[in-house]
Amino acid sequence: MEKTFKIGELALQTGCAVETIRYYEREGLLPPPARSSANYRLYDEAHAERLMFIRRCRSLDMGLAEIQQLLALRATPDGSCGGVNALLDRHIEGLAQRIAELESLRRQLLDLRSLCHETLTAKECGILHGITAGSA
Amino acid sequence: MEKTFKIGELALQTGCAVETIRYYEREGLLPPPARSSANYRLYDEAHAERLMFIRRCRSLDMGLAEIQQLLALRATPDGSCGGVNALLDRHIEGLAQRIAELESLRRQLLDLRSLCHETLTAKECGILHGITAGSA
DNA sequence: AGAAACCCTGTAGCAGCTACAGGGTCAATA
DNA sequence: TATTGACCCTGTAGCTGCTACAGGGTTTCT
Repeated sequence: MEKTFKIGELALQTGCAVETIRYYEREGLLPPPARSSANYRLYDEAHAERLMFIRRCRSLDMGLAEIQQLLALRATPDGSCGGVNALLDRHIEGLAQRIAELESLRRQLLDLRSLCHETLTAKECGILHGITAGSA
Repeated sequence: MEKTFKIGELALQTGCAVETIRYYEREGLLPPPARSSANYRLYDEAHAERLMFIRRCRSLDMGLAEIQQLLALRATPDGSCGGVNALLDRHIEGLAQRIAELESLRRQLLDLRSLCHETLTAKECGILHGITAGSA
């Protein structure tokens, strides 16, 4: 006999909100669990493990679609893991791009900020003029 | 006589999609323009300038609420520009935090990636195991 | 028995758009 | 003149990844 537990307990175990678990089920990331006679969801260890996997992927900023792919790859243990490697590479590349973008933004904002050090009136403020002129 | 133009022309001038312009109006970032007899929106130069300001702020990744504040500050040209400076400082700080987060993620992903260099079967893949074990 | 704590479904909200559907208007061409 | 095509209008739904209800049923504790 496997031990089963209700959604609140699964939420505690995994640090995932109850409503998020139901959301993952709706989105097809978690398979629909068994139901009790009162229609309560009954989970087992396999669900808990799968949910932890999902949460770790999310903490690595992967999207739900990417996670779906990883779960699918994981579900065929004798298949090649080339897809896993490729997915991670793409994800890392995406992150690097986003970081570069944000850094460029930060530099632009620092430049803009340097246009007004004192507190003047708005009409004299170098920042407002800088945005309006727009070297960005 | 001021020259006026329709929404499509404003979109071309500013590089902003027509539906985005209507969206900004709904959100109160752009004042409702005059209308032609056929109920078409009629814009003038002031609208175009304001929209360019908004677009430049967006390109600096500011949120619409932040932009609202800047527009309000700009609208009182004799008021102090201290609020502008503070807003920019907050925004720059937020960016710096987000960059740090993403860089930490990237390092974690690179670590994970290093667990599988060859193409193995999924069940042997160090990455899948790494996610499951979860040092993140 | 009654109240608190849990569970259910379904829907709406967040940001900042984008993409329709289903209509009206206008200019130019055949 | 009729019709095509390009434009405009409103209103609504979709995207991502949840979160927060409302309005009910169930279980558990006292």
